[in-house]
Amino acid sequence: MAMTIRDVARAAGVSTATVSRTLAALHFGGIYGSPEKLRPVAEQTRLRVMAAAKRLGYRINYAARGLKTQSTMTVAVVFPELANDFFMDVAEGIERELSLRGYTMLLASSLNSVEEEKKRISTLADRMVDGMVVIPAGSRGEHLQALADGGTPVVLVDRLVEGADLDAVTSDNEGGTFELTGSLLADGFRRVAFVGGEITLSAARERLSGYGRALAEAGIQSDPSLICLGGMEVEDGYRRMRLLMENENPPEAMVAVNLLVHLGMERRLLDAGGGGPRVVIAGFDESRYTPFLPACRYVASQNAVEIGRTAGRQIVEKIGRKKTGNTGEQSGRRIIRLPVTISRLRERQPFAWTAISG
Amino acid sequence: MAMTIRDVARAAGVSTATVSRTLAALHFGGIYGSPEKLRPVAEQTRLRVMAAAKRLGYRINYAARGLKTQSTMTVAVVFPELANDFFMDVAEGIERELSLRGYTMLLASSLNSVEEEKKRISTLADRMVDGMVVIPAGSRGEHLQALADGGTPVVLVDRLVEGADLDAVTSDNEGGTFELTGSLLADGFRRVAFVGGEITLSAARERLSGYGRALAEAGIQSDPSLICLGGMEVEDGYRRMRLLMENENPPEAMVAVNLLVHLGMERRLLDAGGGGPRVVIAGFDESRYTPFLPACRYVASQNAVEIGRTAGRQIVEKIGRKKTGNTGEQSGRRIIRLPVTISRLRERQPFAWTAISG
DNA sequence: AAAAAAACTGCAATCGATTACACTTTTTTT
DNA sequence: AAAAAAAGTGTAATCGATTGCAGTTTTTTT
Repeated sequence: MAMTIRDVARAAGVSTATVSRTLAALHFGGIYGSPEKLRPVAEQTRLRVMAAAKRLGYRINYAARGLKTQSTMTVAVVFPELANDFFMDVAEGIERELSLRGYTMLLASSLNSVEEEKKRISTLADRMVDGMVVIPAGSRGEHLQALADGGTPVVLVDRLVEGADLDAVTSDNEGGTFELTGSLLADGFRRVAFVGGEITLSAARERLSGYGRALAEAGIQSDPSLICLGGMEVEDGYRRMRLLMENENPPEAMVAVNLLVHLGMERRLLDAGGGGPRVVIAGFDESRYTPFLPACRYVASQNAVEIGRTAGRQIVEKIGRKKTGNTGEQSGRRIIRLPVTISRLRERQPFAWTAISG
Repeated sequence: MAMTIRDVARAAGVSTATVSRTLAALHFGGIYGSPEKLRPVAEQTRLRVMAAAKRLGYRINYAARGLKTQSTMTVAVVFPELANDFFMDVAEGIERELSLRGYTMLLASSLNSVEEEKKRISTLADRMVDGMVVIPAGSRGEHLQALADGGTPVVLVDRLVEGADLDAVTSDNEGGTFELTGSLLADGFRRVAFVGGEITLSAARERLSGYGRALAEAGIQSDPSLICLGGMEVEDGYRRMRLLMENENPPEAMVAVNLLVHLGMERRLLDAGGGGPRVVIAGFDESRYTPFLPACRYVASQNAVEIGRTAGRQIVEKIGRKKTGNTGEQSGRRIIRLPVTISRLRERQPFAWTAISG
């Protein structure tokens, strides 16, 4: 049924070794590893083999190749969830970079559970993936470190973890939130709250820290009742917002730790109707829907696609280094932080035309 | 380094054949194919082998297994894009169903390009995936049919294509839009537009058709100037909305073909400020942000996760049928249409508290 | 109690590539 | 022009599992 290298060899009148050598250049794309051990092939033979392969519709069998080479040209990506704009932009970036280099992406969801994450990672490791890109579900990473120690190249994205000393690509969370908070302060707001944040996650911690620094540098004493930690989900934002607005001395402005919390906060305002006090929100992360969030004045945008691309490049590079056994180049751990950009949303009009009664 | 079946065999004092047989039950999860050819293993031996495997930390090598069995326990999923809520919910559903059955999901993006789709599919086919789930990028599916004819089980999702006769899982687009439009009509609107829709895509065609039927059954003559086809993206909705509102006799209500177009339409209203005429939108698909879209009154929700799960089950079933050579059960083509649910958003308040000046 | 069936187990071929090693021919260097 | 190096090709071992076939033992059936 399917053509094998042997069929091609027969058709071209050469040995399988020659076919393999001819085609190797193709598979490596001439880019990676194209190992010096690769013996040259005469141009004439090369053409003959190519022609035969084409004529027979030969397609390489990656299982066989992988078995022999211990490499699958596959990178596994494990994210806490799939239905998440930020994560998917990252995935899109990774995929682009990988497929450019002949790699295929295997995507799995850890369902926000460290246990699932462990399971998925172990299943994927059995699949002999060449490397893994992980957004950790939890705050500890011993299992990830073990994976890396076992020889699998690993790159973390977005979140750093305790108990692991791994390369990572993330955003300048601290600096971004510093600026974000600073923008509110520059607008004259003094009582600024920080909402949301699973403090076990590094990204949340860093953002909180940026918020704190902004207040400090502005000489504002931080009010503990305005720091509402806990949770990274819509519901958490919703709940925190309700509590905050019940505060006898509510904040004038708020920093949302991420898009979901931000959404929950806006949602609470929406449900509360126009009755509550006015409030302005500056949120980390933006989306296509941000312009519709009424209280939103500033957003800090991570370049998710770029984060993905960087992670993609990183993992491919690490894999390459492992293959060639060249450990020299990389000195220590590398954490790449990409800048975030702050933008101010244009002023809003009250939506007169929304007040349509059924 | 890595333990092989041979190491386990030696440690347990049996042959590799026995180890393989012992472990096969595990890998099949006792669920699939657990072929009758599988010779039984004495309980005592089984325990000895299991113990040895555990002790040595044996992990199966899928490349080797795949080479021999021509199966990889992997399903490829090819979507037009990743950063799309609907698609990712579908992916989430597929993944859940697959991993439940021991399969792993390979996810690739076709970047909304049929050419890319072909490339990706061919790369993935080389990876010897056991089956594929595809949301086609275009309206023609000869290459998909070829894939299926070549022996790869294929299930389509969301969109049907011309030139291919493949199983599919999608929503009741016609019926859903019929109801959606009907809700607007029931509210007394008479001039109802239909906005967006790449008419080459089956989903768009079906939705348009449901819209048409609703008007017809209400005895309303459809006005061609109110049918604004073309495009499925945010920009398309934006542009259409602008044109529509310039209409000398603008519609009172509109049906949006999908979430992106809907978003574009709302965005246009937002940009136009409160000046324009009042309008109500009923949109296909909803998201967490829907409550923030000011003009939105009704939404038709597809159960994306359920579509995914169904597709996941379908593809696994097809793969199983192929493995066991049992073609009997499945008679013809199967197209599963899941119902959509219509909901009315609660009334909106004008967002007084948004009118905060800097 | 003999015959037949089922339960166990192992040997060795096999899946489809890659590549070390050996060998011949050509090119380059001295 | 001899020696050394590089180019070009083939043979066969190998990666790590699965499984047909065959052989031995135990259980069931008659």
